[in-house]
Amino acid sequence: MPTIHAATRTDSGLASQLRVSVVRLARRLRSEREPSNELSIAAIGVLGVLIREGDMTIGQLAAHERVQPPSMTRTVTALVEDGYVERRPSAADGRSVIVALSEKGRETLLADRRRREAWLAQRLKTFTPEERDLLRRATPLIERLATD
Amino acid sequence: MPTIHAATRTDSGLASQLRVSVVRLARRLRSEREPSNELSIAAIGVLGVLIREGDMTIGQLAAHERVQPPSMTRTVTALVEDGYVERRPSAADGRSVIVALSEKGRETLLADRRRREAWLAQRLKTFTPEERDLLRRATPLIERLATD
DNA sequence: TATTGTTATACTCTATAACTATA
DNA sequence: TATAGTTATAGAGTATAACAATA
Repeated sequence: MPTIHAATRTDSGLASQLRVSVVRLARRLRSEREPSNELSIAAIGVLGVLIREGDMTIGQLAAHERVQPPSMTRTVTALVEDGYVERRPSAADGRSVIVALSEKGRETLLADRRRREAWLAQRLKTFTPEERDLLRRATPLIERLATD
Repeated sequence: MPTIHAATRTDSGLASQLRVSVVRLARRLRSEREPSNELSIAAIGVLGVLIREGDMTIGQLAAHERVQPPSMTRTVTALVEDGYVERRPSAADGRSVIVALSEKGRETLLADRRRREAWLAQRLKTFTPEERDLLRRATPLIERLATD
Protein backbone atom coordinates (compact mmCIF):
# COMPACT_ATOMS: atom_id res chain seq x y z
CA MET A 1 0.00 0.00 0.00
CA PRO A 2 1.56 3.30 -1.06
CA THR A 3 1.65 6.23 1.31
CA ILE A 4 -0.77 9.05 0.66
CA HIS A 5 1.96 11.23 -0.78
CA ALA A 6 3.04 8.58 -3.24
CA ALA A 7 -0.55 7.71 -4.19
CA THR A 8 -1.38 11.30 -5.13
CA ARG A 9 1.30 11.44 -7.83
CA THR A 10 -1.24 10.72 -10.56
CA ASP A 11 -4.38 12.81 -11.00
CA SER A 12 -6.79 9.95 -10.36
CA GLY A 13 -4.76 9.10 -7.27
CA LEU A 14 -5.10 12.69 -6.11
CA ALA A 15 -8.87 12.58 -6.65
CA SER A 16 -9.09 9.33 -4.71
CA GLN A 17 -7.05 10.47 -1.73
CA LEU A 18 -8.52 13.93 -1.60
CA ARG A 19 -12.00 12.43 -1.59
CA VAL A 20 -11.23 10.14 1.33
CA SER A 21 -9.50 12.84 3.35
CA VAL A 22 -12.18 15.46 2.79
CA VAL A 23 -15.05 13.12 3.63
CA ARG A 24 -13.22 11.95 6.73
CA LEU A 25 -12.51 15.47 7.96
CA ALA A 26 -16.12 16.48 7.30
CA ARG A 27 -17.36 13.51 9.33
CA ARG A 28 -14.99 14.44 12.12
CA LEU A 29 -16.16 18.04 12.10
CA ARG A 30 -19.76 16.85 12.22
CA SER A 31 -19.08 14.65 15.24
CA GLU A 32 -17.71 17.69 17.07
CA ARG A 33 -21.23 19.11 17.16
CA GLU A 34 -22.94 19.67 20.50
CA PRO A 35 -24.59 16.31 21.27
CA SER A 36 -27.15 17.75 23.70
CA ASN A 37 -28.55 19.80 20.85
CA GLU A 38 -32.27 19.75 20.26
CA LEU A 39 -31.65 20.64 16.61
CA SER A 40 -31.73 17.80 14.12
CA ILE A 41 -29.26 17.55 11.25
CA ALA A 42 -31.99 18.63 8.88
CA ALA A 43 -32.81 21.61 11.08
CA ILE A 44 -29.19 22.75 11.25
CA GLY A 45 -29.00 22.40 7.49
CA VAL A 46 -31.98 24.73 7.11
CA LEU A 47 -30.52 27.31 9.50
CA GLY A 48 -27.24 27.12 7.58
CA VAL A 49 -28.94 27.77 4.26
CA LEU A 50 -30.90 30.70 5.69
CA ILE A 51 -27.82 32.34 7.18
CA ARG A 52 -25.82 31.87 3.96
CA GLU A 53 -28.47 32.77 1.41
CA GLY A 54 -31.11 34.74 3.28
CA ASP A 55 -34.87 34.24 3.60
CA MET A 56 -36.47 31.57 1.44
CA THR A 57 -39.81 29.93 0.75
CA ILE A 58 -40.62 26.39 1.88
CA GLY A 59 -40.34 25.18 -1.69
CA GLN A 60 -36.94 26.79 -2.23
CA LEU A 61 -35.66 25.29 1.00
CA ALA A 62 -36.97 21.85 0.02
CA ALA A 63 -35.27 22.07 -3.39
CA HIS A 64 -32.06 23.35 -1.83
CA GLU A 65 -31.87 20.58 0.78
CA ARG A 66 -33.20 17.98 -1.65
CA VAL A 67 -36.19 16.92 0.46
CA GLN A 68 -39.86 16.79 -0.46
CA PRO A 69 -42.06 19.78 0.47
CA PRO A 70 -44.02 17.90 3.19
CA SER A 71 -40.73 17.07 4.93
CA MET A 72 -39.62 20.69 4.82
CA THR A 73 -43.00 21.81 6.16
CA ARG A 74 -42.44 19.52 9.10
CA THR A 75 -38.85 20.64 9.73
CA VAL A 76 -39.82 24.30 9.53
CA THR A 77 -42.82 23.77 11.84
CA ALA A 78 -40.48 22.33 14.47
CA LEU A 79 -38.03 25.22 14.02
CA VAL A 80 -40.88 27.73 14.43
CA GLU A 81 -42.13 25.98 17.58
CA ASP A 82 -38.67 26.16 19.11
CA GLY A 83 -38.23 29.78 18.07
CA TYR A 84 -35.35 29.41 15.62
CA VAL A 85 -37.17 30.75 12.56
CA GLU A 86 -40.28 32.75 11.68
CA ARG A 87 -42.91 32.22 9.00
CA ARG A 88 -43.93 35.22 6.96
CA PRO A 89 -46.52 35.52 4.21
CA SER A 90 -45.08 36.34 0.80
CA ALA A 91 -46.14 39.72 -0.53
CA ALA A 92 -45.55 38.57 -4.09
CA ASP A 93 -47.39 35.23 -3.96
CA GLY A 94 -50.17 34.43 -1.51
CA ARG A 95 -49.49 30.70 -1.78
CA SER A 96 -45.89 30.97 -0.60
CA VAL A 97 -44.49 31.03 2.91
CA ILE A 98 -41.22 32.83 3.58
CA VAL A 99 -38.98 31.38 6.26
CA ALA A 100 -36.67 33.80 8.08
CA LEU A 101 -34.05 33.24 10.79
CA SER A 102 -34.89 34.60 14.24
CA GLU A 103 -32.22 36.11 16.47
CA LYS A 104 -32.20 32.89 18.50
CA GLY A 105 -31.71 30.86 15.33
CA ARG A 106 -28.82 33.02 14.20
CA GLU A 107 -27.15 32.90 17.61
CA THR A 108 -27.61 29.15 17.98
CA LEU A 109 -26.16 28.40 14.57
CA LEU A 110 -23.18 30.69 15.10
CA ALA A 111 -22.50 29.12 18.51
CA ASP A 112 -22.61 25.66 16.94
CA ARG A 113 -20.17 26.78 14.25
CA ARG A 114 -17.82 28.46 16.68
CA ARG A 115 -17.59 25.24 18.64
CA ARG A 116 -16.48 23.26 15.61
CA GLU A 117 -14.13 25.96 14.43
CA ALA A 118 -12.46 26.10 17.85
CA TRP A 119 -11.69 22.39 17.57
CA LEU A 120 -10.20 22.85 14.11
CA ALA A 121 -8.17 25.92 15.14
CA GLN A 122 -6.77 23.89 18.06
CA ARG A 123 -5.69 21.14 15.69
CA LEU A 124 -4.09 23.65 13.33
CA LYS A 125 -1.78 24.79 16.13
CA THR A 126 0.03 21.46 15.90
CA PHE A 127 1.06 22.23 12.31
CA THR A 128 4.17 24.14 11.26
CA PRO A 129 3.75 27.67 9.85
CA GLU A 130 4.68 26.32 6.41
CA GLU A 131 1.98 23.66 6.63
CA ARG A 132 -0.60 26.19 7.72
CA ASP A 133 0.39 28.38 4.81
CA LEU A 134 -0.06 25.47 2.45
CA LEU A 135 -3.56 24.84 3.82
CA ARG A 136 -4.31 28.55 3.59
CA ARG A 137 -3.55 28.49 -0.13
CA ALA A 138 -5.34 25.18 -0.71
CA THR A 139 -8.60 26.25 0.94
CA PRO A 140 -9.86 28.43 -1.95
CA LEU A 141 -9.11 25.55 -4.32
CA ILE A 142 -11.24 23.19 -2.23
CA GLU A 143 -14.00 25.77 -2.22
CA ARG A 144 -13.75 26.00 -6.00
CA LEU A 145 -14.03 22.22 -6.29
CA ALA A 146 -17.22 22.31 -4.24
CA THR A 147 -18.96 25.12 -6.06
CA ASP A 148 -19.85 24.47 -9.63
CA MET B 1 -17.24 40.58 3.30
CA PRO B 2 -13.59 39.65 2.69
CA THR B 3 -12.66 37.18 -0.01
CA ILE B 4 -11.71 33.70 1.08
CA HIS B 5 -8.05 34.39 0.53
CA ALA B 6 -8.11 37.49 2.68
CA ALA B 7 -10.22 35.80 5.35
CA THR B 8 -7.75 32.96 5.81
CA ARG B 9 -4.89 35.27 6.77
CA THR B 10 -5.47 34.65 10.44
CA ASP B 11 -5.52 31.15 11.92
CA SER B 12 -9.13 31.29 13.14
CA GLY B 13 -10.09 32.60 9.73
CA LEU B 14 -8.34 29.64 8.16
CA ALA B 15 -10.20 27.24 10.45
CA SER B 16 -13.50 28.86 9.59
CA GLN B 17 -13.02 28.86 5.84
CA LEU B 18 -11.45 25.42 5.70
CA ARG B 19 -14.39 24.04 7.68
CA VAL B 20 -16.95 25.51 5.31
CA SER B 21 -15.09 24.42 2.18
CA VAL B 22 -14.45 20.89 3.39
CA VAL B 23 -18.03 20.31 4.54
CA ARG B 24 -19.33 21.73 1.27
CA LEU B 25 -17.07 19.54 -0.87
CA ALA B 26 -17.97 16.48 1.19
CA ARG B 27 -21.67 17.19 0.70
CA ARG B 28 -21.10 17.62 -3.00
CA LEU B 29 -19.20 14.34 -3.22
CA ARG B 30 -21.99 12.61 -1.35
CA SER B 31 -24.62 13.90 -3.76
CA GLU B 32 -22.64 12.43 -6.65
CA ARG B 33 -23.53 8.97 -5.36
CA GLU B 34 -25.70 6.69 -7.48
CA PRO B 35 -29.27 7.62 -6.51
CA SER B 36 -30.83 4.35 -7.64
CA ASN B 37 -28.73 2.54 -5.08
CA GLU B 38 -30.40 0.06 -2.76
CA LEU B 39 -27.67 0.64 -0.19
CA SER B 40 -28.50 3.00 2.67
CA ILE B 41 -25.97 5.55 3.93
CA ALA B 42 -25.40 3.39 6.99
CA ALA B 43 -24.84 0.34 4.79
CA ILE B 44 -22.28 2.14 2.63
CA GLY B 45 -20.55 3.28 5.79
CA VAL B 46 -20.25 -0.31 6.96
CA LEU B 47 -18.87 -1.50 3.63
CA GLY B 48 -16.38 1.37 3.73
CA VAL B 49 -15.14 0.41 7.18
CA LEU B 50 -14.81 -3.23 6.19
CA ILE B 51 -12.82 -2.45 3.06
CA ARG B 52 -10.52 -0.05 4.92
CA GLU B 53 -9.99 -1.97 8.13
CA GLY B 54 -10.89 -5.57 7.32
CA ASP B 55 -13.32 -7.99 8.97
CA MET B 56 -14.95 -6.91 12.22
CA THR B 57 -17.48 -8.06 14.79
CA ILE B 58 -20.93 -6.49 15.08
CA GLY B 59 -19.87 -4.74 18.27
CA GLN B 60 -16.74 -3.28 16.71
CA LEU B 61 -18.73 -2.03 13.74
CA ALA B 62 -21.33 -0.46 16.04
CA ALA B 63 -18.63 1.33 18.05
CA HIS B 64 -16.85 2.43 14.90
CA GLU B 65 -19.98 3.88 13.30
CA ARG B 66 -21.32 5.17 16.62
CA VAL B 67 -24.61 3.30 16.51
CA GLN B 68 -26.16 0.94 19.07
CA PRO B 69 -25.64 -2.82 18.59
CA PRO B 70 -29.28 -3.52 17.64
CA SER B 71 -29.04 -0.98 14.84
CA MET B 72 -25.89 -2.59 13.53
CA THR B 73 -27.49 -6.04 13.72
CA ARG B 74 -30.24 -4.72 11.52
CA THR B 75 -27.93 -3.05 9.02
CA VAL B 76 -25.76 -6.15 8.77
CA THR B 77 -28.82 -8.40 8.38
CA ALA B 78 -29.93 -6.33 5.39
CA LEU B 79 -26.42 -6.42 3.91
CA VAL B 80 -26.32 -10.21 4.30
CA GLU B 81 -29.75 -10.61 2.65
CA ASP B 82 -28.61 -8.57 -0.33
CA GLY B 83 -25.33 -10.47 -0.55
CA TYR B 84 -22.91 -7.64 0.23
CA VAL B 85 -21.38 -9.19 3.36
CA GLU B 86 -21.11 -12.56 5.08
CA ARG B 87 -21.53 -13.52 8.74
CA ARG B 88 -18.91 -15.83 10.19
CA PRO B 89 -18.68 -17.30 13.68
CA SER B 90 -15.70 -16.13 15.67
CA ALA B 91 -13.18 -18.88 16.43
CA ALA B 92 -11.97 -16.98 19.49
CA ASP B 93 -15.33 -16.11 21.08
CA GLY B 94 -18.55 -18.05 20.48
CA ARG B 95 -20.68 -15.01 21.32
CA SER B 96 -19.20 -12.87 18.58
CA VAL B 97 -20.17 -12.60 14.93
CA ILE B 98 -17.56 -11.60 12.37
CA VAL B 99 -18.75 -9.58 9.39
CA ALA B 100 -16.77 -9.93 6.16
CA LEU B 101 -17.15 -8.26 2.75
CA SER B 102 -18.35 -10.51 -0.08
CA GLU B 103 -17.02 -10.09 -3.61
CA LYS B 104 -20.27 -8.35 -4.54
CA GLY B 105 -19.89 -5.97 -1.60
CA ARG B 106 -16.33 -5.12 -2.54
CA GLU B 107 -17.24 -4.58 -6.20
CA THR B 108 -20.28 -2.46 -5.37
CA LEU B 109 -18.38 -0.23 -3.01
CA LEU B 110 -15.50 0.21 -5.43
CA ALA B 111 -17.93 1.06 -8.25
CA ASP B 112 -19.63 3.62 -6.01
CA ARG B 113 -16.27 5.16 -5.18
CA ARG B 114 -15.06 5.17 -8.76
CA ARG B 115 -18.13 7.11 -9.76
CA ARG B 116 -17.45 9.85 -7.26
CA GLU B 117 -13.75 9.90 -7.99
CA ALA B 118 -14.42 10.24 -11.71
CA TRP B 119 -16.43 13.35 -11.00
CA LEU B 120 -13.65 14.81 -8.86
CA ALA B 121 -10.93 13.92 -11.38
CA GLN B 122 -12.98 15.67 -14.06
CA ARG B 123 -13.17 18.81 -11.96
CA LEU B 124 -9.43 18.68 -11.26
CA LYS B 125 -8.74 18.91 -14.99
CA THR B 126 -9.95 22.52 -14.93
CA PHE B 127 -7.13 23.42 -12.51
CA THR B 128 -3.63 24.49 -13.51
CA PRO B 129 -0.75 22.05 -12.87
CA GLU B 130 0.45 24.36 -10.08
CA GLU B 131 -2.94 24.28 -8.40
CA ARG B 132 -3.12 20.50 -8.67
CA ASP B 133 0.33 20.29 -7.16
CA LEU B 134 -0.80 22.48 -4.28
CA LEU B 135 -3.78 20.20 -3.64
CA ARG B 136 -1.49 17.18 -3.88
CA ARG B 137 0.64 18.55 -1.06
CA ALA B 138 -2.35 19.70 1.00
CA THR B 139 -4.15 16.36 0.92
CA PRO B 140 -1.94 14.61 3.49
CA LEU B 141 -2.41 17.61 5.80
CA ILE B 142 -6.19 17.30 5.55
CA GLU B 143 -5.88 13.61 6.29
CA ARG B 144 -3.79 14.44 9.35
CA LEU B 145 -6.44 16.91 10.55
CA ALA B 146 -9.08 14.19 10.30
CA THR B 147 -7.17 11.43 12.06
CA ASP B 148 -6.33 12.06 15.66
C1' DT C 1 -55.59 24.43 -15.09
C1' DA C 2 -51.07 24.68 -12.63
C1' DT C 3 -48.55 25.58 -8.48
C1' DT C 4 -47.53 26.20 -3.24
C1' DG C 5 -48.02 24.29 0.77
C1' DT C 6 -50.49 21.19 4.18
C1' DT C 7 -52.60 16.96 6.08
C1' DA C 8 -53.02 11.87 6.24
C1' DT C 9 -50.65 7.79 6.16
C1' DA C 10 -46.85 4.43 5.57
C1' DC C 11 -41.98 3.13 5.55
C1' DT C 12 -37.13 3.36 7.06
C1' DC C 13 -33.73 3.96 10.49
C1' DT C 14 -32.38 4.21 15.11
C1' DA C 15 -32.92 3.76 20.07
C1' DT C 16 -34.03 1.47 24.73
C1' DA C 17 -35.41 -2.66 27.26
C1' DA C 18 -35.68 -7.42 27.80
C1' DC C 19 -33.89 -11.85 26.45
C1' DT C 20 -30.54 -15.85 24.89
C1' DA C 21 -26.02 -17.77 24.55
C1' DT C 22 -21.50 -17.90 25.68
C1' DA C 23 -17.32 -16.39 28.74
C1' DT D 1 -21.78 -12.50 36.97
C1' DA D 2 -20.53 -10.03 32.70
C1' DT D 3 -20.54 -9.65 27.72
C1' DA D 4 -22.07 -10.22 22.49
C1' DG D 5 -25.72 -10.24 19.96
C1' DT D 6 -30.78 -10.59 19.03
C1' DT D 7 -35.76 -9.66 19.39
C1' DA D 8 -39.65 -6.59 20.66
C1' DT D 9 -41.31 -2.20 20.61
C1' DA D 10 -41.40 2.83 20.22
C1' DG D 11 -39.84 7.35 18.39
C1' DA D 12 -37.73 10.29 14.87
C1' DG D 13 -37.56 11.59 9.96
C1' DT D 14 -38.86 11.22 5.25
C1' DA D 15 -41.80 9.85 1.36
C1' DT D 16 -46.15 9.49 -1.56
C1' DA D 17 -51.03 10.64 -2.23
C1' DA D 18 -54.84 13.52 -1.60
C1' DC D 19 -56.46 18.09 -0.53
C1' DA D 20 -56.95 23.49 0.10
C1' DA D 21 -55.78 27.94 -1.34
C1' DT D 22 -53.99 30.96 -4.71
C1' DA D 23 -52.10 32.18 -9.49
